[in-house]
Amino acid sequence: MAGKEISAAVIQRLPRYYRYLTELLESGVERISSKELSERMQVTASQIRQDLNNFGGFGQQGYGYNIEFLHTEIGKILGLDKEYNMIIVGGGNIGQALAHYGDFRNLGFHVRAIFDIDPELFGRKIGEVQIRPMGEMEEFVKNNQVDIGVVAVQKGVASEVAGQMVALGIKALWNFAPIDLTVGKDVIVENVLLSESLMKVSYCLQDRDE
Amino acid sequence: MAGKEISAAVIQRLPRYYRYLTELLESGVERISSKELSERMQVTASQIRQDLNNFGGFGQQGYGYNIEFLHTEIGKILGLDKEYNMIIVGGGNIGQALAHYGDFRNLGFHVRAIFDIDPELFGRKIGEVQIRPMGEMEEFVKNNQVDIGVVAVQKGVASEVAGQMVALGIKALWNFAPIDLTVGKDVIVENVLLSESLMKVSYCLQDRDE
DNA sequence: TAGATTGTTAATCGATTAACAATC
DNA sequence: TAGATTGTTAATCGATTAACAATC
Repeated sequence: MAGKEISAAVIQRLPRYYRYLTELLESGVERISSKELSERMQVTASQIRQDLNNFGGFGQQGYGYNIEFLHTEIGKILGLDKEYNMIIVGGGNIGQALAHYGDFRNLGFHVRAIFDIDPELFGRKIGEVQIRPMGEMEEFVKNNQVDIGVVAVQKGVASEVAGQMVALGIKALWNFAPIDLTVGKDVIVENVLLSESLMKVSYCLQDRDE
Repeated sequence: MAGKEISAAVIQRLPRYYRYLTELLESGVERISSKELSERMQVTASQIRQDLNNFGGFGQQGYGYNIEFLHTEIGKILGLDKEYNMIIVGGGNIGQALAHYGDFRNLGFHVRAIFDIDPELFGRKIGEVQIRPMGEMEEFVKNNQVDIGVVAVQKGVASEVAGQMVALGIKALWNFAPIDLTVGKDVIVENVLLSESLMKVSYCLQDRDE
């Protein structure tokens, strides 16, 4: 928050750069020019250079960008050099799927607990963690550093759950409920709106027919 | 595709309007002005009017917008007046979670089958549908109208699966693998990039500390 | 050095916001 | 009618692209 504000559009693109760089790194390529990367990613070379220069000069004239270095730097910018502890509220389909999902772990995001109100689910093990009674959340959050709270409950209780997590000091929410959570502006809310994503598909499908 | 192209930014916002209108409708409100809606949604009234007027004049001077009418019209624009059949490839965590998930059904999106290569999963019932052997996909798609193919397999096989679905004539893919699928430009690809969503959270979390 | 390619400034393009005449 | 609020045009703002001097 020191200098000029980075636009949301730029931040949105960073993970994609990171993904491409990870792939290039894995395939053993050493360097890449903005032009070549732009062709692979289907964006303009200008945009890549502009985006990167928001954070510093990572390239070298006449050479391009060192992939390993740039990968590391973008990782740092995204905060992927740190580890994050998450708790999930909601042990239903989505909560369980997220707890199982391995890709996050590799990026440093760890699910430490799942909470639910359904006694049927208590004790059930999802991946490495057990589903616990909702009543234990407070104690858990007080005893553990929790960075991200995942809202994986149904719409009707999402606000309440979000409020509880924020009250316990959790500073970021990853929300899967189709609702705009109202929280203090020091709390980060990232929404995953699956229905809205599908609606974009149906919108586009319709266009074809006309 | 008749007149001027509607920008992606506008389309992106339509589902959110639809969501707010659904809530207003459920709460029994009859009409709303762009000003009042703008306050609820935290956008400008100007933007709402501009967005809507891309598709026609749905309001009335001095009155505002009739909620039931506008809800229906935006629903039509989004193609929600139709029903869509989906198949899921990948009976793992995400595939199962999506098959269970009820919200899509209410919007007209129906999961008709799940395919996987793991014989352990064959026959397992997820919600209303069974997991079937991948080999049966071709026959299924030929015998049933399939509008949307869901890619819920791991990254390594996502391209192959997508290719198979496109080859069978499926015109829209809902992709959960962290990869940019390469398909003909008459095929719609909508990506749900969970890891990238999480990275935005970690980026923002970092900003706080500085 | 000569060629390549960055970092960065300037130009363009598009999207958002403001303003207001039209009109219910 | 008078007041309210749209639809729409014009002004502003920001993001993307182009261009090029700097420099490896």
